[in-house]
Amino acid sequence: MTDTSALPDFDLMRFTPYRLAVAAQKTSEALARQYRARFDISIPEWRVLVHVAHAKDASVRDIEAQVVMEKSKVSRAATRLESIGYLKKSVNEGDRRLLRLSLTEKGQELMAELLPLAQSYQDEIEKQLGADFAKLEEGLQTMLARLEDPS
Amino acid sequence: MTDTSALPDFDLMRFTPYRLAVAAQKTSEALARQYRARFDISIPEWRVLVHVAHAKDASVRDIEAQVVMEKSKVSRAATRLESIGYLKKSVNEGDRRLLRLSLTEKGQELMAELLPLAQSYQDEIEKQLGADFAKLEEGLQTMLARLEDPS
DNA sequence: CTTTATTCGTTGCATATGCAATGAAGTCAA
DNA sequence: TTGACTTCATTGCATATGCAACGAATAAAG
Repeated sequence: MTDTSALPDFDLMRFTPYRLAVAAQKTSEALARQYRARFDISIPEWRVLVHVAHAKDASVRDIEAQVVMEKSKVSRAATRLESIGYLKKSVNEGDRRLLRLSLTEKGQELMAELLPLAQSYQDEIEKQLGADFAKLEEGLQTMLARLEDPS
Repeated sequence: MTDTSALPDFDLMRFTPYRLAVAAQKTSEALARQYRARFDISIPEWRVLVHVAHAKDASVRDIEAQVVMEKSKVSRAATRLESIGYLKKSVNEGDRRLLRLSLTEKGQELMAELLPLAQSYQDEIEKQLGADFAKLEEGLQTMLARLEDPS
């Protein structure tokens, strides 16, 4: 009797990285559809904008590290945002290799619409999850900490 | 005094979809590095393999739905996996539009290595998170359910 | 000071991706 | 049976992406 060497019964649907990916993808895209339609902004561009709005004068390097994005991706997003008039690039006079990304006035106005949109989406998530939100957050918190510093 | 219209203080680092994305990306890539180096398999290809290993005779459509992947992505992954000799494509005789994807013997052997790798990575995650794993799972569970069926 | 290494941001290039269009197969109803 | 729709998988094409290479600026050695 030929042993078909039965494979382990591994179900993708119970694989944590996969579950995280699905949750991330669906939630991100749900919000992205909103601002993409209204403002023609991609997800990477949105992330750069949000970071710059939060931390004044960010460099590409800062964003790469903080926002977990390839620097070339950051660079291209910043370039496009500048060409549309939302961002201004200037040189850091202290270290002239670094860029200082900042919101233009038009960028400020954009973020005045975008940020409340994001905040209400976040509120919606918390409301939908109810008590489970805190649990999700606890789990995510320790997971992210481990990923940051694998002790 | 010109009102700079201070923007809402929104921190990307506390935005749930973003946190999920980072967790998903880092955990997925950590495992992917392992099997990419050893077997030259991409993440989409890995997902297709895992699904086919779990559910015999999957069609592209099945995978698209179950694995949350664009059908063109599934199609290309399947095509490459077939060309490498891990997968076999045959026609579903009941409905000849459908494909029947199945593992070749070589594919079985591959999965006999890949699945334990994935399982031990999952075990590692659960071990690392300890008690927080159950919390993460509870949160993820209700979130995924909501995303599936937004009541 | 030069010379040698690093760091930062951009870009070239090959690959990956999403979306729309296509062709083949199947369903349904007249 | 024929003809209008629908479903499935593949593919063409435009865009997005990752990675390596580059030029400019700085830091570190000698």
